[in-house]
Amino acid sequence: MSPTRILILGALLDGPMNGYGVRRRLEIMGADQWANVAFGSIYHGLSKMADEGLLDVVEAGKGGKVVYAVNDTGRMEFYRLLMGSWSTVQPIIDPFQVALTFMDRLRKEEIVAALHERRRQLAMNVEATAQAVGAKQRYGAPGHVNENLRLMGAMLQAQLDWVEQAIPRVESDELP
Amino acid sequence: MSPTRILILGALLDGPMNGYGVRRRLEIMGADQWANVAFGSIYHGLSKMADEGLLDVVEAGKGGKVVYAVNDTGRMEFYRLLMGSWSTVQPIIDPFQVALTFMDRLRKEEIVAALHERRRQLAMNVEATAQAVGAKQRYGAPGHVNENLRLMGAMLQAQLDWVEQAIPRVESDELP
DNA sequence: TGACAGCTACTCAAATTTGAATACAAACTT
DNA sequence: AAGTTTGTATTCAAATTTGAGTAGCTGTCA
Repeated sequence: MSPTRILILGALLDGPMNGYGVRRRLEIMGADQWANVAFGSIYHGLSKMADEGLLDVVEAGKGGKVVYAVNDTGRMEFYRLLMGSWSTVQPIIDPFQVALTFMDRLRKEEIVAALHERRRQLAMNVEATAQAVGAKQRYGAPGHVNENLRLMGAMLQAQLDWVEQAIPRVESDELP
Repeated sequence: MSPTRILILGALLDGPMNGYGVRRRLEIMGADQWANVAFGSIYHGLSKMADEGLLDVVEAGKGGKVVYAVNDTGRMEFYRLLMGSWSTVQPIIDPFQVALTFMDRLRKEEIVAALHERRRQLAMNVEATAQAVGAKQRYGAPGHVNENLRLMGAMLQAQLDWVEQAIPRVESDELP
């Protein structure tokens, strides 16, 4: 359900690591940007999956340090989860939908002001995302991670388009 | 952080209700589609916010039934959360990004097959979303809830566009 | 009338998430 | 060489989420 497991398993496919290593690997992938995986959850996920037999403890070092590796069971589970995420169109969770849902609780001027501010922020984000495409490789991320950025950029652009068509509609009292 | 609180408070702005009422209200808004708020969380949120003084217990009926109402503190908190969600561009969480991130773990034919299947599903979803616009009012949802659907439709379209440009690129080994 | 389906309404234990707090090591500064 | 910042690495209690399970209520059809 949540992306935690698949992200951890996927990170470990690059070789045995400890929790901190998984964390950095996910940061390189940019997963910290779009997945809500707090680092505490990584440690929990690791020890849980080790209990369940998806991971092996390679090196239980002194002072708490533990290195994990995926075994065959874990690889199969990863593959299963991966196929699931390709074939199932799950809802896209956009925090802005909350704002939209309660649009009618604000006064017209508040909405217009908020929309202008949002347009500005979205334009910046679209820009930043375009810049980031290409800047990732240097940090050891595989090239197709750019596709993530491109897709994210397209989503942001869709938001921006929505905001721009919404401004005149609110001004003319068509909305809300 | 999570949308639970603001959704509960927003639902209660329409008048005092019990937990089940909040749940139905959110379903009418379509919030069950894009927010991950399990109904258990509604009951937890209600009693927590009552403890914190954001809600008043209007009627502690027999057999567990409890009706809550927002008070002024709760209204202020709602407004605060709402302004936050308008002005802050938070990352859009799309479960497909996980699939994309680990694209290189599948064989070319698997990717192509998955992309075709996904294109089909996305086209259906785009269609269904377009149909749903307009079908909501009858159930007592405010008109601007349609904007939610429109925005969601635009996001799905962006996904579909990505998939369509990706297919030839995978076939020609440009990806991954 | 009573039996069955479906809606209303919630509880609760288990699982997961969260991020502040902790600790030690390496690099840098003075 | 002692002190300071930065990076590595994890733990843990508290908060939240989850959804199966439970139970009453209402209509309806035989």
